[in-house]
Amino acid sequence: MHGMSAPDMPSPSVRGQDLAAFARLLADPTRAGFCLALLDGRAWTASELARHAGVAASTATEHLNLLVAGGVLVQERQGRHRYLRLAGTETAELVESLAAMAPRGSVLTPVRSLSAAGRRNALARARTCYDHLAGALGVAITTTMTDRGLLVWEGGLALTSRGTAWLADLGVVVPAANRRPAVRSCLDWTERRPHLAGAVGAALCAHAFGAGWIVRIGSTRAVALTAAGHDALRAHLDMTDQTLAPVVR
Amino acid sequence: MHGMSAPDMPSPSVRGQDLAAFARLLADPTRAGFCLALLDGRAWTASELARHAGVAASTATEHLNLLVAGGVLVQERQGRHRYLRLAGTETAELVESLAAMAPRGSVLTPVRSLSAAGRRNALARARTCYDHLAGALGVAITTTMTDRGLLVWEGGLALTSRGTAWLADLGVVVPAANRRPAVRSCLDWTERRPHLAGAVGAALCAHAFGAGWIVRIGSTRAVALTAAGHDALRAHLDMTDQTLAPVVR
DNA sequence: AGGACCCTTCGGTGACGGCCGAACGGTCGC
DNA sequence: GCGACCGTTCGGCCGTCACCGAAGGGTCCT
Repeated sequence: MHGMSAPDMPSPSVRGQDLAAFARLLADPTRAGFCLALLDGRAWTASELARHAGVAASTATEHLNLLVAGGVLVQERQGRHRYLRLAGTETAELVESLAAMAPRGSVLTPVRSLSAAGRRNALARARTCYDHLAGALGVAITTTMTDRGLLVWEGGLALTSRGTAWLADLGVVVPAANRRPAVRSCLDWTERRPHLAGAVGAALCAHAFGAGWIVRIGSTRAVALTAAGHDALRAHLDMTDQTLAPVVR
Repeated sequence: MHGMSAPDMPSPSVRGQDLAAFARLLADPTRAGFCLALLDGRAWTASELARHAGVAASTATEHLNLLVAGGVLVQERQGRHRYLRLAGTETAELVESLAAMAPRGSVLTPVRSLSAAGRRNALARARTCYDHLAGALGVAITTTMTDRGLLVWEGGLALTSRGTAWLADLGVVVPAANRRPAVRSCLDWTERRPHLAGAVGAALCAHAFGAGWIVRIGSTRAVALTAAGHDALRAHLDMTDQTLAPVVR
């Protein structure tokens, strides 16, 4: 905002400046790439992020300083490493909804290598989205929960009393009473369909890890459904092999 | 992203580009100012927005073209006027949460004139926030509804059955069954406290206008509580003069 | 028809900011 | 302690983009 027309505006809301300053944090491809990578909910080192985005370490440092100063990321220094995480669930959800609203890269991201294709498929099948489950698995669980009457969508997503009982039966503890919505819908970028997020989505995901239903594939966001997980979903959600098909292959 | 390190990245997620491109739309003070102004949910003409932001008409045109092309705004041409609105409630909510997360303009916006001070007070007392009520009035109604057991916050905001009955009793019709959350919490920028948004918040606000409880002050986002509105709030919500105090003065 | 008004197009200007590489201070491991 | 490694600081480069004013097309009112 230079060029300067009026020497000093009466104050047509200094707020516009604030919003713009914050939005600018995500308005750079490199910084945006950092945030998207960090959507997996884990902490990355500065150099990991730099490599991921394809920029020099010095460039990454500058960007990370901005993001931390702006409150988008938080850092933790350990020895010679600088670990970075998204500042919190609110931030993660903001990045998610921003990404969901952004027009999809028209260019249908070309896949250049077999391993990249495999990685992509694994991500499409099942992955974590910050702290809950996404991908075909996340969508399948969500739709099945709806079919079983555990979730309702009319007039906003909500957990039914049967849903509450089902969670209790599983032994899933939902941290209650804070400001975070219990259930929230999160749009899946591969499936283009909503899946379960919010406190319940996070608790369910944590339970799935804890009970060995799913395991991480390497150090990516992708997860694999274990045999135990397969059985558990059939037992507790009465999921058919058919609904699970896109997930197991 | 120039400077070019690798000639052509394997594809470290072209997604970063998309997110950045979208975020850039809000990353300019002028464009951000436009969006904040449009948060009142009404359509503004291009020149109104230009004057509001203190830029030349030609500059405004450029910005508006970008925002429309990016899907943030929608336009409607009428004669020699170009009317602009936010594209939808999703967009409005995104702008809201982005603005809520942006660090407040450290500079405590200096108020230069008496009329500006009056305007500011009017806005702080009661205003529309896209399509629902904000300001002291919005917050007061929300807290009272909570006190009366119409709303609960535990494990995510929700309407109780008493709340549903209360709305029906008022004759408020909540458009159900679409993807929009029935109740949603929206952070107030003056009060720094949450108030009721979502489909119910919008319906309640519409009802308040329709029943003459509130009227717009001039052509701003500010609204005034009428005598009828005052009585209605006491009758239907059992609101005391005390809880209404910050609103009526 | 004429004039006022709303908006758009176009050229030109200047600042901001993202990028790199090289040099440097910490921290770890052998 | 000596190398390997992670991160930071500093200059310098250059593209992008927000801005304006002047000129021009449309639309409405009288």
